[in-house]
Amino acid sequence: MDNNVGAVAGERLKSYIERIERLTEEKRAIAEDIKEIYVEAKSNGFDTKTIRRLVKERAMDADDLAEQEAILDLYKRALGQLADTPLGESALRRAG
Amino acid sequence: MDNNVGAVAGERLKSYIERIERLTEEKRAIAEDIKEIYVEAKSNGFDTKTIRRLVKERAMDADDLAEQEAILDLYKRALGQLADTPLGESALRRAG
Amino acid sequence: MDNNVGAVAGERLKSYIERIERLTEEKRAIAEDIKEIYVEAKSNGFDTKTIRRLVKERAMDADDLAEQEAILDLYKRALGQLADTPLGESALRRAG
Amino acid sequence: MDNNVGAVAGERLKSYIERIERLTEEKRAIAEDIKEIYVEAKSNGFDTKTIRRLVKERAMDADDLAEQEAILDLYKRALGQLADTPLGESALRRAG
DNA sequence: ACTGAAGGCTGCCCGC
DNA sequence: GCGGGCAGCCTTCAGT
Repeated sequence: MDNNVGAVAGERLKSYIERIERLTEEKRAIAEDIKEIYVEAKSNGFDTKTIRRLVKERAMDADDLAEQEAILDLYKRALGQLADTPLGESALRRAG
Repeated sequence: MDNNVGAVAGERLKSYIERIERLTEEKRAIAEDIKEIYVEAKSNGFDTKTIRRLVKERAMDADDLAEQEAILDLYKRALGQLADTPLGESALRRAG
Repeated sequence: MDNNVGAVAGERLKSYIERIERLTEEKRAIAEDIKEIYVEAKSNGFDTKTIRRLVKERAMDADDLAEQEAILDLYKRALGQLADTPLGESALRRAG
Repeated sequence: MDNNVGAVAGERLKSYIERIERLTEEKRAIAEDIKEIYVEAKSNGFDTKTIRRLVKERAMDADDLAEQEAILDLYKRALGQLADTPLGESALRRAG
């Protein structure tokens, strides 16, 4: 067995862990920033709970929209396949 | 074809769903009970986090536990001292 | 310090853990039962994915209903408090 | 009263929400990056569960880690031998 | 066996 | 300081 395998693997492992730790730290910092915005909003008289709710709803709306798009896409693909058949052509015309 | 097939299938479906719902409710109740035990333990001064850890360890097969620890050991070694060692190799072989 | 404290605490700890383990096992068994029902349904030609969805929707409906009840309850309490005032009485009369 | 207060507040609210959404998106992207690292590590034969554990341990303060271990030790002792021991007492005092 | 999704569980943050 | 509520993580499950 290659005697260097262990060392090389160790280097890789170290690299993975350090990259993860660095990104985790960035993530933590961003979370902190978000928290600060809520603090600022609160100090300006806004109700943070409501803001959180608004943010959440907007995110959910976006998700719903994405889902709608996905379904629409699905239909389009289904129609696309049908387009090769006489039946499909009439369907397409009706769906026009 | 038997005109009752649809109705019979409907009955079956209903039965499945009701059985599932009943069992799910039981499961939920048990989960609640477990949570209560942790609350009780906490109110008596125990550290619930540690209890959770103990429960988890006890649930794991002894062999699996040993293997997990061996891998952890191996990785720690790799991080601590990047140079390959005979000890590390044997650990690798065990974890293989 | 009471020399028995340690032992008594140990007994309690043991009791907690054993109760948790017993309940966890029950929970696991129920989860198994649920899975079996899905297997049975599938073997009888039902689409399990659809059944899962139905179960989920019924659960969500129930939740929604519970929420509606909670809101209604809230209103009733609010009206109950108002009932002691002339203004509240007229509100109650209007609310029928 | 200044008629523009409402509009100004609306602008501010909008600003807060957009800043939060932007940061949340950044956070999400970083989380994605972290996940990718784990995928890469896995594809190179590393045990991601162990890596997660290592990262977590490294993130914990050394003192906290030691305390956790002390409590775990104490509890294990309490389970293993329910009779009180001098050793157990000292562990209790340390964990106190 | 791996992957992607769903549900449950844990830890965190807020408000009281 | 605590308990409730919420986001993130982990585990499990169906499908490929």
